[in-house]
Amino acid sequence: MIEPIAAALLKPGALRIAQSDVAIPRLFAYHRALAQAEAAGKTVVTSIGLADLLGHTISSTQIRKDLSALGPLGRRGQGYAIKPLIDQLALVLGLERDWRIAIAGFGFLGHAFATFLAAREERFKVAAIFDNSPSVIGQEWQGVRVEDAASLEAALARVDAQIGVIAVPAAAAQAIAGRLAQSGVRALLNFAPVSLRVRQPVIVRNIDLAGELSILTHRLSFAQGYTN
Amino acid sequence: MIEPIAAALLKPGALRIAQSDVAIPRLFAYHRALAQAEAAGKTVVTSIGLADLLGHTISSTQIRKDLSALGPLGRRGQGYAIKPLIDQLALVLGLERDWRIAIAGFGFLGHAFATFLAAREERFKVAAIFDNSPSVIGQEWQGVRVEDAASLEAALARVDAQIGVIAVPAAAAQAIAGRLAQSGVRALLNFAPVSLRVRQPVIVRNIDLAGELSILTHRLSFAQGYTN
DNA sequence: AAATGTGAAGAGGTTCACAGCG
DNA sequence: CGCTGTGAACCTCTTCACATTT
Repeated sequence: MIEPIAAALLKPGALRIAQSDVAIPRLFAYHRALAQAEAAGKTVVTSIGLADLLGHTISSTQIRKDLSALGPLGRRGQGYAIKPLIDQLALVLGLERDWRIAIAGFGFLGHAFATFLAAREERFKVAAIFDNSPSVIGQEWQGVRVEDAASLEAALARVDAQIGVIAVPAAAAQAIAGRLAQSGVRALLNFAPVSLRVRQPVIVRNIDLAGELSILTHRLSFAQGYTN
Repeated sequence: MIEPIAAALLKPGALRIAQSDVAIPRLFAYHRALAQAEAAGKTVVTSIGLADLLGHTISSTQIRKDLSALGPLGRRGQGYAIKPLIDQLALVLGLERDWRIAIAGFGFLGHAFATFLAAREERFKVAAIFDNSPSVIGQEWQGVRVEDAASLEAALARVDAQIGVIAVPAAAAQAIAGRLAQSGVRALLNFAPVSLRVRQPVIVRNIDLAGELSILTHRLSFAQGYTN
C-alpha cells in the first residue's frame, strides 16, 4: 500500500516538498548525475559543477533554486556534499522504497519498458505482466509469467502493484486503465494516445510518442533555430 | 533535404506559424481527434465540442487561442469546418510530407518505435535501422535490413533520413548522435538519459522514461491531489 | 574569495471576460 | 443568440542580481 505523507522522514528544514511536475525530472537528473559523480569518487559538487555534469541543459541558478527548496543542503563558499544530497533527492523523488509495476500490453513497447526497468532502475520491480494474445500469454520474462488480461483482477490481488504501465492499443486503453485503478493501482503511465478517464483517485501521466515526433516535424518544416 | 520556410504554402492570414513546444502536441491532439470525428462523418465542430472529444484535457478557451493563431478558420456562431482545419493543422505540424527516419539501436525500444510508426503514422517511413549486435544485424524488419552501425555513414548517404531516433545505451548515444548529425540528420529523438552535444544545427528532443516514472513515484510518496 | 540562497524582475503560457460577428 | 477571437489579468516558472555565509 501507499505510504502516507512522508514528511516525518524528511530532514529538518525540508518542508517544501511539493515540487511541480516540471521540477521533478530535473531533480531526477541531478540524482542520476550525482550518483555517477559519487561513483567516480567525488564527494562535493558546486551548482556550476553540477550544471557541467548535466551538459548545461540546466542553469546553475536553476539548480540552486531547486536544491534550496529541499532543505539546507549547501554550504556557502563550498558547495554541496554529494552523499546527503543524493539521499535527500532520493527521498523527495520517492526512490527510497521499492515500487511494484504492472505492465499491461506486452508487445514491443511493453517489452521495451520492462527491459529498460530491469536494466537501469533497480528500485522498480516488474510485478505483473498482462496481455490478451494467446501467443504471448504464458511466456516468461525474467521470471515473471505473462498473464491473461482477463485475470488481471485476480493477479493484482496477489501482487499489489502501485504503478501501472499502459502499453496496449488505444482502443483497449480506457478499459484496462479502469480495471487497473479498480484493482488498487494508484498511478498510471499511459503510452496510448487517449485521455484516460478514471473514477478512482489515480495519478495519470501520458507519454505521447507521436506528439513528440510532431514537435520535430514542425520545427523542421519551419526551422526557426536549433536547440533542445 | 529540408524544405525552406514553407510560409508560401500557408493559407492567407496564417502568418503566426512559430508555435511553442507546449502548443505543438496540443495541435497534434486536435489533428488526431478531428481526423476521427471526420471519419465518423462530422463536418463541423465547436471549440467546446473539440474539448469534449479530447476528454476535457484542454479547455475550449485554449483550443480557440491555439486555432485562432493558425488563421481565420472559425465562423462565429457556427464553429469550425473540420476539413480545412485538419489540412491547416497538418500543414503547421509538418505532416503534409513524408519523413524518413533512421533508427539507431534495434533493441526492444528501437523495435517498439519502428512498430509504432508503422502501425499508426503512415507519413513516417523507417528508412534505415542500425545496430551493432551481430545477432541483430542482417535481420529484416518490414523490408528494411538492420545494418551494422559501423556503416552508418554509407547507409545514410543512400537513404537521406531527416530524423534520427536514438535508442542505444546511454554510453553510445553521444557518438551515434554526432555521426547521425554529420550524416545529414537534422532532428533527433533521444531516449538515452544523456544530454547530447551536437555541433551541427540539429533539433534535439529528449524522452526520459525514468524521469516520467519519477513524477509518479514522487506524487505517490507525497500524494497531494490526483489529477490529469 | 567563492559559492549558496533568495527577493525581485522577467518571460511564457493559461484563463477570464467580453467584444465582435454571423 | 451562439460561438469565435482576443486584450487583460493571472499564474507559474526561470533568470537576474546581490546579500549572506563560510
